[in-house]
Amino acid sequence: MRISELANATGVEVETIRYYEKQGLLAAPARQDNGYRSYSAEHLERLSFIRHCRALDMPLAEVRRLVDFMLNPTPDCADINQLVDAQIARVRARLKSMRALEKQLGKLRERCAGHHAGQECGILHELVSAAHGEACACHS
Amino acid sequence: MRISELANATGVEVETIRYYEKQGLLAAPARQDNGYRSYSAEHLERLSFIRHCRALDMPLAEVRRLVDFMLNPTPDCADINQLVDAQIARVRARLKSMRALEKQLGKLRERCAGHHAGQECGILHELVSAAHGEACACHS
DNA sequence: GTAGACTCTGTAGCAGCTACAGGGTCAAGG
DNA sequence: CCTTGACCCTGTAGCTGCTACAGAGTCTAC
Repeated sequence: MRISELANATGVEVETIRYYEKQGLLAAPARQDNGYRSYSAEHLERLSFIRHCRALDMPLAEVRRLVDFMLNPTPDCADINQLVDAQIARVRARLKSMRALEKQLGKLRERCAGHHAGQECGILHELVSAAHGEACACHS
Repeated sequence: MRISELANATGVEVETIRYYEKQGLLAAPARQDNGYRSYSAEHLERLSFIRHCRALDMPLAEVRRLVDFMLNPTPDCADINQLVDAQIARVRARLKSMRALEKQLGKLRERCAGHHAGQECGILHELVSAAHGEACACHS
């Protein structure tokens, strides 16, 4: 299997595959006589695994830990749980701040719903007074 | 006002302030005889404004547009509205994918709630079978 | 024989900082 | 007067997770 075939099979770009190899996530494949990379079914599987983890927004460092664990499993998988828990915590924290953000932006947008009076733009005024630390639709 | 004073007043790191100057977001301040930057109240205001926009997760390029608009306002502020709307749309899209992510991770975590059986780790199994494209708690 | 599609390596770019290295400046204490 | 420590300067490299080249080689089809 050549790199473009692997790319097609997984939906991962060729450059990204080479990047994963360089980062030690995907084992370096055998080479053909001409130097082209030659991938096996195991590579396909590993790459799919990596992409699934990435779809869960795990950092590459954690994906690497999972891959290492798979290659060399310890009798206890508490680490894995911890890793997934940490990921959940990260996502929840981001979710929380994103929700607050959405609310703030909504309020900001209301400020300029009706009138478009140039220098009197409500949004800009809002941002400026927020910068002044005054009462602010965003932080109220 | 020296750079560290401005940093303290705004909660922005010294390096970040210099970075904003280099990026054309914050006007280059006057210099003292010794070459130290000397900031005015306007700089403080502008920096607070920038930080507020950043707290709303606007990209620096858009913050720059807002700053430019403030310095040189056109009679119409439709651009500002559009900019905020785009920001809202971005945040909503991210929110949506984050929510899906949280759900997926929650399901994944359930797989290894009870037993910690090393190679039998439910989470790892889940991720592997997901990689195989089999039925998967994440994608179901 | 040559055009076009593929492959290789290595490096630079993106955002938005952050962290140095290697220097200069200044105020207080001994 | 000297030193110590805190600050300041510039410039560059690093972080994440790719992406996009440049410049070269290779293979297949017409």
